[in-house]
Parts: sequence; C-alpha cells; structure tokens
Amino acid sequence: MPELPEVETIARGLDRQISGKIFASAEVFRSKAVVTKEAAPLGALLAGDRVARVGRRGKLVRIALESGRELVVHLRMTGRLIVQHPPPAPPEPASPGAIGSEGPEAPASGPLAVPSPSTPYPYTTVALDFVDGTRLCFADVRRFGRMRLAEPEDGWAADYGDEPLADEFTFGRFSDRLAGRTTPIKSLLLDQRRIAGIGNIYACEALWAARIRPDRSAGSLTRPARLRLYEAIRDVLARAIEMRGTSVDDYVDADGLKGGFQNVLSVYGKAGRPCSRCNRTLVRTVIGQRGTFWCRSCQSR
DNA sequence: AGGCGTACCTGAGGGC
DNA sequence: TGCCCTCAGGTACGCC
Repeated sequence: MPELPEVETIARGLDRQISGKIFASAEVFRSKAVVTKEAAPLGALLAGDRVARVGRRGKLVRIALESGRELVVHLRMTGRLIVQHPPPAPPEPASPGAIGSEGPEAPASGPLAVPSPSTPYPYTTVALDFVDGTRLCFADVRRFGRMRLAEPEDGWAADYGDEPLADEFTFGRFSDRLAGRTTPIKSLLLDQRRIAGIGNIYACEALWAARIRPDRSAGSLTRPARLRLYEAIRDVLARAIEMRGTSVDDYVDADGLKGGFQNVLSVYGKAGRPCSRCNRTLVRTVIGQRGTFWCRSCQSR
C-alpha cells in the first residue's frame, strides 16, 4: 500500500520522467476513477497544458501543471502510476483499441519492465498521453484510487495534517497533536488530518522502534515516550525513502520497480515470528478495525 | 467534535 | 477440481 515513502518515490520518478511534457489527450476507462469540476472530458481539459513538476502531499501525488491546476492522485491500496515510453526506433502504429473497456487481464506473472504504450498496462483505468508519445497510466486493481483535476482555488491541501519530515514538524508540534486525545496512539498516527502520510505499515514499525504499545491512548504518553516516537517516525520514514519504499503487496514505482524496505521490516506482517529485539513471539491484534503487528513483551510503554 | 461503524472493490486463500 | 466464503486495506460518510 503506498504510504509516504512509496508516494515520495513515485513522485520523484514521475518528476524526472514527465516534467516539461505537454498533454495531448486522455483515455478514461473507468469514469469513477476521475473527478473533475467541469463536465468536459479529461483529455479536452488537459490538452495543451504542460507538467511543471511532480510532488507529494501526505499520500497524494500532485502533478502541478503550468496552468496552475493540479492532477491530484490518491493511489489508495493498489493504485499505480506507470510511465510508458514510446519505442525508440521507427514508431510502430499502435493498434486502435489496444486497451479494452475495462483494461486488460492481469499477466500470469508481474511485469519486470514497463512495456511501451502499444502494450496496455494491466488494470489501467486512466491513460494520459503526451504529445511526444509518452503515456502515463493510472492502474488500479481494486479501483479505490482517484485522480482529481484540482483548480488553484480548491484548497484541498488544507484537509491534510503535518508533513512528518518537514522542518516545521517539531517535537513540540507532535506533542500538541497528541495532547488530550483518548484515541489509541496507533489510530492517531493513521489520522491524515493530524499527520499526513503515515499508513498501517509505518505506524506499526515506528511504534515498535519506540517500544510503545499501539493501543495506548495518545494523550497518556509520557514526554520520553513521545520523544522516542517522534524520532522513530522520522527515522523509519527517512530510511524507507532511501530504500525506495516497501513492496508488501504490489507496490511499484513509476518505473515499475519494487522497493526494498520490505526486507528490513521489524513487525509488519510478522505475526507468529520472533521479535528481533527480545525474541518473544510477535502478535497481530485489531485496533480501530486495522490489523496491528507488535510485540507484547518489549512494546510495553 | 471526537470516535466509531460501514461502504467501496477485488484477488487471495481457506474450507468443503 | 472448483465453488463459496471471508478478509485486507485507506478514506468518505453517516450516526451517536
């Protein structure tokens, strides 16, 4: 599931690959995947506009356009943003209707490389075509993801909380976010209106690193516990970005490549296996309707 | 307002 | 073998 480190990795790859490119058209295979204020087809709204840069806010990919508008993409669980480059040699004519009305079937095995635009990427719900033949595919097996064309005045970013890796996210700021809250600390970490970008994997990992029970009420954490957690959050997220994210299910970056952080996870998905710190058996419980992986022995504070 | 339950959607995996 | 059932996940929305 793409969380902050995965979305950051995708955004960096997209910024490198599509910045400066000009939109030509779009194909929308699933209308619910796209949200626009105006009724015109997405391709008509985008044609002629140019990508200024690609960035991130929380778990959202933001594709800034020179017109001042933004394509804001939420990948939810299984969404992917994949860049397909046209073949370098003499351009072969793309077969019309190469992508079916609901996108092509899944391949027998995951793609190791991204095929050129003439080969449809599996589960594509929206395809954005640039004038140079490059294609940006928004693919999503479970169809929870959304792509929104936001106007400059929309102010959507105000719904999202602090960026945990920003300089402004100080320990004092983090403490303020927890003060007086009775909700379990893990549920609070997942609340995008407070802190933006943390999902189930990194919430579990940060709480383990800080030796804090995930079901403890947020407002009850002592100052030392809050400090450990603050530092753990920033450390885990920064290390995960360095390793280009975590590929537990099917996350891949804009080049179709898997991340590396799944190889160094401490607790997520490891119920029944020994804790690497105290050797006791890790458990899976449910907190706020979410699977939660932790160590009952050494996460006791 | 905060906290909680449910809908959304599909593939994976267990049970028979 | 193959069908049926349940579950996982992040967020929006409705309810108390």
